[in-house]
Amino acid sequence: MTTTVLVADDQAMVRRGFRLILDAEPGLRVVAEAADGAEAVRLAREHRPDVVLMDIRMPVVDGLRATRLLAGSDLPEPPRVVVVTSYDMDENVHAALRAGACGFLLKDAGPALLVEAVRAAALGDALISPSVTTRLLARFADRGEDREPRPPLTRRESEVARAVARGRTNAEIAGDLVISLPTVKSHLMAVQRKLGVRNRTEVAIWAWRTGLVR
Amino acid sequence: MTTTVLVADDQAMVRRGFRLILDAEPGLRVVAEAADGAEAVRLAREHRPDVVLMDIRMPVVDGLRATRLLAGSDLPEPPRVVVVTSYDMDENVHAALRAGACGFLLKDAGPALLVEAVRAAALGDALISPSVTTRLLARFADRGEDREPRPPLTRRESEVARAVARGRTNAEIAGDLVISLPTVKSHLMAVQRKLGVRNRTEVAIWAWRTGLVR
DNA sequence: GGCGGCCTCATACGCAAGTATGAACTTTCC
DNA sequence: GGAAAGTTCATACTTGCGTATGAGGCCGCC
Repeated sequence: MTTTVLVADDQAMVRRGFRLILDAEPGLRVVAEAADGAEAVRLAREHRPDVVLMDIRMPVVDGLRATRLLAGSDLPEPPRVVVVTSYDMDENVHAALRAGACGFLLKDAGPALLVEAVRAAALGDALISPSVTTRLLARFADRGEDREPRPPLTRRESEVARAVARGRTNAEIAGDLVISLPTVKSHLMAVQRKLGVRNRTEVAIWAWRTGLVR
Repeated sequence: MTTTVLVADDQAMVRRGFRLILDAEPGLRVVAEAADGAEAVRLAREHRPDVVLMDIRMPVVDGLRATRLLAGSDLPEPPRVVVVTSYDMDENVHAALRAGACGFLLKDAGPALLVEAVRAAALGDALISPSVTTRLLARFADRGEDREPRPPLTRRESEVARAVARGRTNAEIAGDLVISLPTVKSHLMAVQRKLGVRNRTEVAIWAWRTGLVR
């Protein structure tokens, strides 16, 4: 079964290049080309491609908005959008992924990656340009890196801490856990002592930072 | 200039396969093979490869620990590690990236991706298996998705909210911003009203979720 | 110029939260 | 079987927080 592709880019030469690369690949076929975002959306409705290669910089309607339109459309099977661009500015990456793209490629990526990105998209997976991934990972490391070892909270203490981090009051927590108010305070005091913090708000912050809740 | 590669996998057949694929590629050369993590670290010190293909499941020292050892080693130019595994369990991905890997590949990825991953790693970039990327993006969307439009807080209100989200008490905030305690309360009340929350802890939670602070 | 929004402050009340101390019961483990 | 740790609760006091109301000054905009 062949995967159908729509190429959206305002430069004819780029479209031509993509078509040559993809059509030479067994199982892939370019079924349409669009020169701007509006045309891309229209042709996508008409041809129902499996994958759309979408440039960001395009006249009339830019690629990001077109991506949002496709992702939020009423089509039974909206096409998978792989965003392609010359510039790897961070805002672009985030905007593209939030717009619903399942792939982000730089134009200097090379034919092999282009093909892989399309194949991945067709399967519902996502491929991101390696140079972009590096920075994505940097952000990820912020949240995931060798997390400060959580002081050993007991089961009950953790439950109380989690509840605090969800914004519950002591009285509500008592109700939730079916224990008395003084008991909640007792546990909370233990938590604060172990964490070295002074109030419930700091407990909540700590819980979010360390991933106790999300 | 050719990129040198060390292949670390406990299965000889896998090593053989990788070697065949990579050596067939111009500019890539496999310079050593290791059957466990300890050997991988030792051979990496000896051969100074540009890239290490590291399996996770290995005897003696597993791939994740070996990756940590290489990333944290005293080598002038530590090799780039691409983690390769048959299982894409989430913990593996996170652990690998935190261990310092600059790449994560599933063994079913296909030769083209393997080659691309090695080339990317040699350049300091990172390539992640598309099927894994999908889930990484899901997490990312948690933080980045069409962010609930922040109610328009005024400058002062934002400052107070930020301070609250850093765990400061009202009195401390008054000191920080050089205003009186009642003024702090006044601003905080406005914030709570605009956000529709009931206490400072919920303000802090909101601030963290929306990225007002990090 | 006057209207509205923002920043500032005061006073004051009720209640939640923080802190301290003590104590009984259960489970776990040596 | 006894020590240690965890869970539960009570009492009581202090502090900070949440809430209300009112009010004066500053700035931008119609």
